Amino acid sequence: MPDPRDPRLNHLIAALPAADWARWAPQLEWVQMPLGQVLYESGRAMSHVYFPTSAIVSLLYVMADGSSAEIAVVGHDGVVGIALFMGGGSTPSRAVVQSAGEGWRLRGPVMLEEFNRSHPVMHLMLRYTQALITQMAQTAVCNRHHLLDQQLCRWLLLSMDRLVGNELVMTQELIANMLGVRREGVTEAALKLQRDGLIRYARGRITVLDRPGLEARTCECYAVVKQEYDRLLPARTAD
Amino acid sequence: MPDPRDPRLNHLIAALPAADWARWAPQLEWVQMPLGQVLYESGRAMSHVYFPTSAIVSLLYVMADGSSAEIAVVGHDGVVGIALFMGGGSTPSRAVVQSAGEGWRLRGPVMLEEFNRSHPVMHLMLRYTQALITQMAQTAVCNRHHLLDQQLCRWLLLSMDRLVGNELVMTQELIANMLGVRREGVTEAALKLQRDGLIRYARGRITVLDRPGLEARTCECYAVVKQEYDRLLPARTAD
DNA sequence: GAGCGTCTGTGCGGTGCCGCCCGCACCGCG
DNA sequence: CGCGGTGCGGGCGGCACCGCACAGACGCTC
Repeated sequence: MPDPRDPRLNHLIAALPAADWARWAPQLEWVQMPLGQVLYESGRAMSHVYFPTSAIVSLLYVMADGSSAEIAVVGHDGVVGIALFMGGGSTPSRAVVQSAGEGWRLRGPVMLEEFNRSHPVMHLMLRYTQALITQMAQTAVCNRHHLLDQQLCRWLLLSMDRLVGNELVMTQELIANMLGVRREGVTEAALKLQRDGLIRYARGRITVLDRPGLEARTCECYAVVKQEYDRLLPARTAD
Repeated sequence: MPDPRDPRLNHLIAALPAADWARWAPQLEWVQMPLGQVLYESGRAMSHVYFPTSAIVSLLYVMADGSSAEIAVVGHDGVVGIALFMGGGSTPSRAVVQSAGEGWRLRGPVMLEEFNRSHPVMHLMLRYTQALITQMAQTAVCNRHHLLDQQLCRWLLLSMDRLVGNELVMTQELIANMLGVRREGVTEAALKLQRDGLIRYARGRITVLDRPGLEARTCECYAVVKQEYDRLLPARTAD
């Protein structure tokens, strides 16, 4: 049985070659990530990069008028804070914990040093960044063309892929903020999914009952993103 | 007066340190980029990276049903084909020449070697990629929240920033494909802008008459992207 | 200068989402 | 046990954009 506090529950950390892992292990700091925690703020320098294990983090853009939209979502598949090694050290978006959990973090300067020191680390981070880019691009496309129903399915699937179990603690209000739509719109879409037996929910707890059903109902965007993640980040290479 | 066939009209090439530039110069191949040319296709391996000088290239996602949406736009400020050095070597999107012009290209393996060989090259490419990420994220947000009028202004401004002069050769039909909307919608939005004296157009030639007016009319997305490009890619460092 | 293809303008019904408001049910708390 | 806060359901008018159809207008070709 896996130790729930093993950093290697994060796929990127798990994919580290032994030599890099040996250097990282003592530097990694375990952190709890409660719902709503802001890991970094728009335009602010990032102090750490975060490797979630059980938490899910949303990259969110908040507009001047307060409305928001999710750019991408990061879980145990990735890392929060790519701007630290890409350059610039900040982004116009914000990183918020969307589903409470745990993770590990590395101080910014350490991450930077590791990135420049080890080619395997660099290439791993860049491949992940490429996958993240695909997710962001597909979000743009999806926002343009697809119905709220389908977008909700996509969002649920992306979230479930980053969780253990089939239950998500999340109110419709929060989902609406992520998708950048009205809360009532989410209510209506969720009702349809519940009526069709795909999900069940009550007071902020959503249970997926029929995953294939969700996949059949969503737009092509989910599959495109999933395929690209699978292609770029194959199953963990380390033991 | 600048030579119109100087590779250094591309900002990234211009920012190369002398040592890197010396290696690149003999490897760069001048190419014309006619309207509609596909530089790379969705999911296909890229043979080259392209550094536009006077051309503009759209990164476009085309859906199963044929409808499309622009992910980002690249001109003399950047490079087309980041997946070559990021990893994977392909993307689910397509790169199409949106405004005819010229540019320079490098064979994929050469780009990869340079990327791994020279830290300045690597960091330059990564900073550009970070800027591109911002543009994509903002596209997603804009698609979600803003009116077509504002999106058209944003699109015009992004294009004008990558052109010399104030004229753009582009039919409303093509703009509609980029924005992922109906042609008639673009007609209506463009009419308003023309009535207000911001632009003038006729049969596929658009002239910007009042740039500050466009900037006042667009959403915050344009400014966010522009600021981030300016921050990450300061004026050319080389002579 | 007749003809045709391309680009732009307009009208019309339909619909997905918006903003707003209210009712209700459930839960925790004093 | 009563009460307020939170999460969900529903209604209503409005509007931006859609799909479709068609007409005028310009410019190129022969």
